[in-house]
Amino acid sequence: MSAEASPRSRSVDPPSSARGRDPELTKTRLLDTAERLFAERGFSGTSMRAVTQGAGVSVSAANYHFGSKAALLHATLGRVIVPVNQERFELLAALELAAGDAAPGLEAVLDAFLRPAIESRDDSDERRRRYRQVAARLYSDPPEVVTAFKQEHFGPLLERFGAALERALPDRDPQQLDIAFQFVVGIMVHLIAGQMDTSPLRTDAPPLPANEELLKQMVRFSAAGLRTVPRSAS
Amino acid sequence: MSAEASPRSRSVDPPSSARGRDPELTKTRLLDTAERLFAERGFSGTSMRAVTQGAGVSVSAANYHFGSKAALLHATLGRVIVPVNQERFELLAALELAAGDAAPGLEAVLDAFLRPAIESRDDSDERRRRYRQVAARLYSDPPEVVTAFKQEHFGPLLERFGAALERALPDRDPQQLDIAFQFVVGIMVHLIAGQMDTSPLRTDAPPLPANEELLKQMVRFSAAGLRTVPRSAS
DNA sequence: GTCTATAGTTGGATAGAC
DNA sequence: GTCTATCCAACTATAGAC
Repeated sequence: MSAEASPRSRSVDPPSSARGRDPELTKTRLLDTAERLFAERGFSGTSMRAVTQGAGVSVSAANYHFGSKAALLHATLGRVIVPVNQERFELLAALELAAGDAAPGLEAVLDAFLRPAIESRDDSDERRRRYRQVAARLYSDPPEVVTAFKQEHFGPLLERFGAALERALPDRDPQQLDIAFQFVVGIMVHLIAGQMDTSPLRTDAPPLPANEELLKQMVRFSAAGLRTVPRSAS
Repeated sequence: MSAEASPRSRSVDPPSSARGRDPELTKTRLLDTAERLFAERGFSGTSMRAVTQGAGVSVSAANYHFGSKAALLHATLGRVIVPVNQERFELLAALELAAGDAAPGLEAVLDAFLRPAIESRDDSDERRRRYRQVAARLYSDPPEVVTAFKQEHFGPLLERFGAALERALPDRDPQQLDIAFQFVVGIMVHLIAGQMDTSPLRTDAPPLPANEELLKQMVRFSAAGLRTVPRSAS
């Protein structure tokens, strides 16, 4: 019999099967790759094979850890989206605490809503860069798992900030204010989506300014628009 | 008694095999179905089988007429998008003609840009309803055939309207005006996309107002935002 | 011009060895 | 916990009959 029987011959670290028995590392690598591919190609355009190949694991490993493609996507969305929305809630709560009995001002509320989505700390915090890519898909990808996640996580957020805007502009017509808030959401989503890939809509588009300046322009634009909402008829 | 004997009994449009030798009808049915499915599920989420099955023709017939899935999509996009953008160009040209040597006003330019995308003549003109669904996909679907179409058809449009806005607000900083115009595009896209399906982002979202009222609010909001752009430094 | 039939790939998911 | 191997369904596209 040949002497090759010893399993010790695989003692080196092979490039594609090294993550021997570390489940957390495998999960993280799968989420990282799924995040990137899903952001680039959408849910239907991303195959399990592409994800697992990019992560250097087998398809079976992915299904063992997450159960299905939809579940892997759901976990991916949660890891990216939840902390950013959490930060929005926290910023708004801090504003309200600081304002005491008064209501936080319009610009401050808009800043709390937009900043966590736009800011990226000049790439030192990679999480925010990913947020922009994934969130752009979240707003537009048709599959049911995506739309369900969107309603679950953005419904409460928009209700909370919509209420804060009504307190910041208490004499305005609430229904029209609500529609105007949807305009603000559209501004945010489009900016996020536009930065996603390298194909801007206009061929002569100038480069976007740094985050803080862009945020300032968005808040200024949105605040002026919201203030055009007429007073309540009642 | 079997009613199937006489072929003449099928004077109406038979469900699955009647379009004997009418190529135009076949093409139209394919485009209609592709339009609907592509709007609902995106490009990657829509298979040729689903399209041809919905149209009641064979996969081969579709490939005979269009050559490939990407080509069918390109034709679908063109049929829906081109006439609407054409109308935007025409409305702007009419404005400039009426203004003579002066520049058309800000609100008028915004109206010419937004109206063809929003207006649907209360469903009497079904083409515009379809436009909103397909355009929402156009702005967000990743596949290359979609992004290429977007750049080809929206690049010139945005350059044209961007220039008109700069003439309407001639003393403003052009770069910041350009960014603010992107905010307006975001408002338009988000409204279009939000009306697409029956799952609004907020569970308590009020129904959107009629088109003319919605258009009025969009123009008012956008105009106020654009006017916040500061004057040129130079 | 449209069909049936099928080639050739690729998809998500699972069984069973280790 | 991870792999290889495999199942089977669905995919795009084409060949050839009519």
